[in-house]
Amino acid sequence: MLSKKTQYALYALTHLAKEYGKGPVLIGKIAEDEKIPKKFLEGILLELRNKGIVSSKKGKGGGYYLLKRPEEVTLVEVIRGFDGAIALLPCVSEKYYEECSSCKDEATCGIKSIMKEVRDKTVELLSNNTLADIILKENMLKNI
Amino acid sequence: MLSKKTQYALYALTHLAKEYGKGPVLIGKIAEDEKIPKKFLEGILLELRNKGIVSSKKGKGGGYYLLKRPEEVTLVEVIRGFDGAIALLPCVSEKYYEECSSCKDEATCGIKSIMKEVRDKTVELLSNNTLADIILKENMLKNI
DNA sequence: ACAAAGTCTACCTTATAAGTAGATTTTGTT
DNA sequence: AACAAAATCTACTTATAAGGTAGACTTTGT
Repeated sequence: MLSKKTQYALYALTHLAKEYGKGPVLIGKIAEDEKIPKKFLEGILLELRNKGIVSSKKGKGGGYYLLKRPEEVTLVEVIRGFDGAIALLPCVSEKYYEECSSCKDEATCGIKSIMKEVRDKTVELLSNNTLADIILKENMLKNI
Repeated sequence: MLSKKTQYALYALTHLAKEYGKGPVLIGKIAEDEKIPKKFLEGILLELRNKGIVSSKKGKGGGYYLLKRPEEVTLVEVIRGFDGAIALLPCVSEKYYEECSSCKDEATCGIKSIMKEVRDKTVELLSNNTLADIILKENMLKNI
């Protein structure tokens, strides 16, 4: 399971993607619409800002806005940024690899080989989908 | 990521699968071979016993052994039994479904539709693989 | 000057992961 | 019957992270 933080980040980013190019959106507006605790969301947006995905404007008329284009933000980067590895086992992770503590030979480990298939498929799906795809799917589902 | 508990459970079960039909295996033997803290493993094996996957024999000559056949134990049931849901979001889980707290309409939620693809693929892979498959893959990888 | 925004620092509470210690019960062997 | 080898049970411990809150501070448009 993704942490609440990651889930909220995905909903907040989708919200901002829908308002892309329309100027800053208030934290309070996002929090209310997406039902995210406001103070918690503040911290999440700050993290997204540090990662260079969103930017903000202070003072009256301020708020948050997407810095990258919606087509450029993949789900995998958001999830990795908050929760870390996608893989189910450390010995199978691309970005957070750790040597297997239990098995004698990673090259012939059967568990590893299955978990690697799972990771590859998951990464594939999460890399091929961006914020733009989320909106696209939403529109497709609505118009039919 | 799977919890250590689940990881250890998978390694312990694979060990027992390799000894299937050869009588009880000592906790200490499994712990040593698979590098699992013995006391921790005790608790894991007890849980696996409550789930009806393994059984045990007390006293001299005792130990643990697989109750089901290796072909009957899927990875998905082990993982679900210890860590719970496979899905990345509660609203996409088969066995641990929870209504989405944020989205207005789950039927048209774009995030949900992508996460459902991920879950379906993961469940497919983890259901189609059993302890017997782990051993099979291991042998394949070794013999070539 | 003022109010509306985001920003920063510092908390809090609860649950879970991961592991340990030691007494108890069962059972095969002598 | 005695003994020792096993699993079993109860009860801790310790550390970390999740999830969230409070309030003072800074920036900026009007």
